[in-house]
Amino acid sequence: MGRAEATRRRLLDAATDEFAAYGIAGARVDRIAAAAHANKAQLYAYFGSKEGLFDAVFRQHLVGLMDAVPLTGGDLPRYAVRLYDFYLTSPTLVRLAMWARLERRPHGELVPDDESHQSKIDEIVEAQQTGVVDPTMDPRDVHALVIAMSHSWSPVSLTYATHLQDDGAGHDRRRRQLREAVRRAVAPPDAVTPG
Amino acid sequence: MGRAEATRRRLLDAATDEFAAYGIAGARVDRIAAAAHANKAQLYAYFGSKEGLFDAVFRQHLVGLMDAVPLTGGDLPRYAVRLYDFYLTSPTLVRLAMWARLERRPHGELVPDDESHQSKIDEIVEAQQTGVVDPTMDPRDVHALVIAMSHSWSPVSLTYATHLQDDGAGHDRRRRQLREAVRRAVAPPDAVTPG
DNA sequence: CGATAGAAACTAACCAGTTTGTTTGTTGTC
DNA sequence: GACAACAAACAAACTGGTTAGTTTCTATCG
Repeated sequence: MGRAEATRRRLLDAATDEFAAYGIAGARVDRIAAAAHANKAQLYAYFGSKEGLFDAVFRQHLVGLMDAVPLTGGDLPRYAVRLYDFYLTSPTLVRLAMWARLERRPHGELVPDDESHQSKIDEIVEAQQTGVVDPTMDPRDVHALVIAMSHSWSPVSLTYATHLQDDGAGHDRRRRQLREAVRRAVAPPDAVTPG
Repeated sequence: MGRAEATRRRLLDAATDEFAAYGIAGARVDRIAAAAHANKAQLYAYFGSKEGLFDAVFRQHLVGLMDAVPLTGGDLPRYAVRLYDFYLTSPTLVRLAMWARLERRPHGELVPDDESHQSKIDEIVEAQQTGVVDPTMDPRDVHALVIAMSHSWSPVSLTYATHLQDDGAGHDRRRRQLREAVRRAVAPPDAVTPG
């Protein structure tokens, strides 16, 4: 990794924290440069503008957001619980995504043309054929529902936002309830498998 | 309503739109005063500061947010669908709440000491005794889950944010799926009532 | 008359983005 | 290893516009 590349990285890292904490409007370019031990001139040479920097930051973390938690075997309950844990350890990325929603994409898909999204939809379709997921539901709707459920206690929950320092028993209880709730929510009406 | 009261109202209304659109950091005091056909001096006389104004706006709308959609008879599926429709017609309030979460209350309860929340918990407890809701679940967790599910396609969804102008059939489909998903998610393991 | 409102100018700080002149690191050549 | 040539980085000052918050003085309403 060359010198330029290293500086670019430091700027992206510092910008990630700054944007996650304050959003686009609230972020301060000088703070980012200072935290990155870099120069404002470099920042503008690399990213053009504050918004350009935000987009670069968001794009960089999209991969992490989408692929950090794989959805395999159509196992949505496990997927949801993994997301719960992911939000617990990476609140920064969740906040980043929400700032993007509020400040950049007020409606529609948050991430247009996302191919890793398509692979998740495929997994759900497969699970519908296997009989684990209600085949009468729209697979994209199933996905939206499960993601939303996994955010029940995330940093962007509108009820209670938990965090890592919270009581561990509480985390266990929520994981268990989330897992069961997801399983039941998407289960076919007839195929019922009690606890 | 006196002249003073009317000015106060106009300021609050204008501030609601401004804060919902841009958040606290992004909001502009001059725009608010202009939109309210009022004076900046009045704004500061009434609310002290930009943050003070935001808090006043949020407090005013909390009642609307909490009581616009009642939860009665422990009917959570219907509650969720009504929330879906509420977000559809009042995206402003949802965004306001999320700005508050991001910029003011990064963790814990979004609204501490909320008595209308307690009444909803009571409803859920009652529904657990009736056998409509899984009695092994924590009623507060049930509430958090249902709220989160109702946000699956809201203006703060991290997947797809729908809005009123979207295809009406899509809304119907999502309402139906949301209703069923909520019913199943919180249902007791044994008491299964297929569609 | 007294409370409320208004217009407009003002301040003092802030902030995104630019410029300048200098220094440091990297790379290829002999 | 020495050295030139170039790219990257730096500090710091600067520009021009913006912004929260204040002040003053005048007008209007009850």
